[in-house]
Amino acid sequence: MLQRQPGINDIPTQIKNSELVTKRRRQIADAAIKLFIKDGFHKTTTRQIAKAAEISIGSLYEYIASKEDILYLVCDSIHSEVERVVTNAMPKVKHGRQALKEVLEKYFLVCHKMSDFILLIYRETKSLPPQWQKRVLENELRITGLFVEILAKIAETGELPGLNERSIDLAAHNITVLGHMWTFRRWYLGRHYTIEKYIALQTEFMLGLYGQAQDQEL
Amino acid sequence: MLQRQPGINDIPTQIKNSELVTKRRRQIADAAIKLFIKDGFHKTTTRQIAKAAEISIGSLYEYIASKEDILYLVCDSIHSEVERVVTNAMPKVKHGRQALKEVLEKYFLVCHKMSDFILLIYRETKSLPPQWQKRVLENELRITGLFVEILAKIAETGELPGLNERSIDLAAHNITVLGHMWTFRRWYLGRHYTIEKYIALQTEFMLGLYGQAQDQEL
DNA sequence: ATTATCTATAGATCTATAGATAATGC
DNA sequence: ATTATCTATAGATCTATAGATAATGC
Repeated sequence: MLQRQPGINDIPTQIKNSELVTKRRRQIADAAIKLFIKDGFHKTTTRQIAKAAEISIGSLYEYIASKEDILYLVCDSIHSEVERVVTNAMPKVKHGRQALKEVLEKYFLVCHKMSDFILLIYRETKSLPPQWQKRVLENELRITGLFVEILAKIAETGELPGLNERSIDLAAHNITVLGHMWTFRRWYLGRHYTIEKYIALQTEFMLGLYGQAQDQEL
Repeated sequence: MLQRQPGINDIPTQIKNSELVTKRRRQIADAAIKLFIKDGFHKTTTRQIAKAAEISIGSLYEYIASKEDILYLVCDSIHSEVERVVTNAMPKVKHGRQALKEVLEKYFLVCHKMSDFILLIYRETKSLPPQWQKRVLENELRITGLFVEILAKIAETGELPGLNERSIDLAAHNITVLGHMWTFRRWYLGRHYTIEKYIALQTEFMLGLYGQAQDQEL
């Protein structure tokens, strides 16, 4: 499995006190994230960010070297949060179909809660410098990797015999993206389904229940 | 079904000759689309667009009122193209599972060919003025609507008994988005699957073939 | 003395338009 | 005369930094 690289310390700074660097960068990222969600990366100015972070524009540039660095701080912060929440949501012991149902529910609820953040990543990744784009994609892959692990365990039990190595990988991507779908089609889906109903229906699809007796709680 | 509004004539202009307006706007959109794909909307300047469209910056502003108008021309042009291709790809007479397989194949191939355009819509829709964002979403919905129609026909034959009105709608969204997934995860999927293999596996998932005898051509 | 922070602004854009010029049609 | 096109630039940004000031620690 891919190792997570802590991104917050990749950016050079003149400031000696490293705790202060971490603290200020968090301030900056927290301020920027709200502004980027509202107005997008390019329409947000560094001055707005400095103001929202309650530091001067001069200080801001002691902690980052360019505006793009701020976007990287933001993307990294979002991924840490998503990964933390998804990892915590993973079922500990259960196996088989029931485990998959549980994972889907938890993950989709995470997507539901973090809609704005996920959308931001989709919109603004391309604005990052190439080497950091790559980092963002690695983060995406690591989250999908969590689903690969779970599906592999389920495959062991033989409850979903259609799953082989190739299809597990793709199924994991499908899960990831169908979670994201709730965020970027929410303007429509949110008017027609509750998140609970959405989860129920997508679980049905993922388990391939067409034409079979449906679980009573669906 | 939603009616398509031809967007190219929504933007006011001082130019009297309407054929010329159509022609120049196509020039502008064609030039802008390449630049937006490469550098994004905000990093592309109106001067670059004018130059690539082979008109002066002054003339450019005779055909549009703001830079955002250009983005709308671009989004509208992309949607027209996607819809044209998808509509043409719809199977004419076939019913049942075979029809679904065919639709999926054709649609996914369209996504494959139009990757860059689809990605651009995802990235830049938010940069449009609100009333045009709405238009873009309507266009998205109309494409999904094509799948709803086809799934409804298949449901009539009773070959996929799990499909009721609610799940047809969501299944159509899933198809749409799993096509898009090929475009925005291509950096990974493209290294592990051919588009043909991707289509085969996704078709398997959509038809809920897990654990059933698999079609020989898959 | 050293480190962190601030103000003020250089320098480099970029959009949009005014006003001049060229092309077209009667 | 009318319509389309062009050049030149006003006006409004915005990022990033230089150099001054304040805070901290010995």
